[in-house]
Amino acid sequence: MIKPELKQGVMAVSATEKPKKLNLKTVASYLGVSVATVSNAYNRPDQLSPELRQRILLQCAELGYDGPNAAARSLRTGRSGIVAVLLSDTLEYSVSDPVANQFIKGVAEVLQEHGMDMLLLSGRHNTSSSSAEAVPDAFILYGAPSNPEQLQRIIKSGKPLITVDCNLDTVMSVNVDNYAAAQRIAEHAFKKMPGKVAVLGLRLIESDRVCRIQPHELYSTEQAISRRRLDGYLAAAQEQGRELPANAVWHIPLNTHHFALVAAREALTQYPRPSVLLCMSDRIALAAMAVARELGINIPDDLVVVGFDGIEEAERFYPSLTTIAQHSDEKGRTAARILLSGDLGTDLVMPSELIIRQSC
DNA sequence: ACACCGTACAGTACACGACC
DNA sequence: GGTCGTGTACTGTACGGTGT
Repeated sequence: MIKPELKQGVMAVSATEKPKKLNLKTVASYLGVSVATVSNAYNRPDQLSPELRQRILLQCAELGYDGPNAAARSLRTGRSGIVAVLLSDTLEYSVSDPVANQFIKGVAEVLQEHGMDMLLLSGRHNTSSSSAEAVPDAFILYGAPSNPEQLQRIIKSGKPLITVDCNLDTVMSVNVDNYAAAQRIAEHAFKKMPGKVAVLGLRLIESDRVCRIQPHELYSTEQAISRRRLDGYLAAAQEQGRELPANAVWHIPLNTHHFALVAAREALTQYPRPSVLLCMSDRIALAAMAVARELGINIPDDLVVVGFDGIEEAERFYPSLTTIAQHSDEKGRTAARILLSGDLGTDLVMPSELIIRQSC
């Protein structure tokens, strides 16, 4: 048999004949064995003799064949080795958010241990369906679903799904107790400082601009984590006999420095000025402390500030931030482990920790 | 023009046959 | 009877052929 000329993964059998694409079938035909034998040589070495396997692998390498095609394999097996993290925000926002970042890192660690890959999907697409949804073997929904149709399609697909920082009736969730944690840090702040209270809240209402919430929006049955944090603040205020009216609660649409600055400037230029600032994220709290510095407000003598999340920057900032550490990386690891184990049972509440530093 | 059907695609999994 | 290797059903989608 005359060896065909090899050119970048194709076999040119003769000058006039169309080059054959290198795949399992053409390689098997060239080597004089069946497609199954070549497949077995790569994937099930116990199914053939070591001598034959070695010969096949050697000749495949000479031909420039790198082994079975991944797309075809996933077509046949119905598995891709990919877990998707479905983000409630845009990809750009999520990869720049330190909390989401920590969470993704935690998920990635576990997937790597299992030889799996991760796909980041944004729930902010308005497409009716996405081919990317068909690829993953399992899904982690991170945050409140922003595209209910997409979520329904995923649930309907029957693939394993777990939610984090979000509760759905029929899907297992991994959360921290946002209500208790918020109540605890608010109690701590109230004990440290008397006077007026303000809340810099995150995504409390459906609005894409910074604003204060209306009195009728103060109490809600909504299950979003920000609402539970607000409920925790309100419970602490009631317990400690502190006033927390709707006009002292700011809504910030996105957890960015820019939006937080706008809200913090509004809150800290009120008269009378608040002396307790409860922030629903560390990023918001850090922006608020920067505004306080601009305005010559001393922390913690004139104003106490608390955050939520426990990002690294909160520790490095001066004054360092009192916050709730919710260990997002561990949350990511836990969610990924549960998902891969297939043991999707009852909701899991993970511990959070009050970290007292200089700001309160 | 449209609907419908059959086949090819690439690889896996399993049942089964050949051979020592 | 055990080992080794083969034949074939199967997967979802695209595409070509056929019939209406």
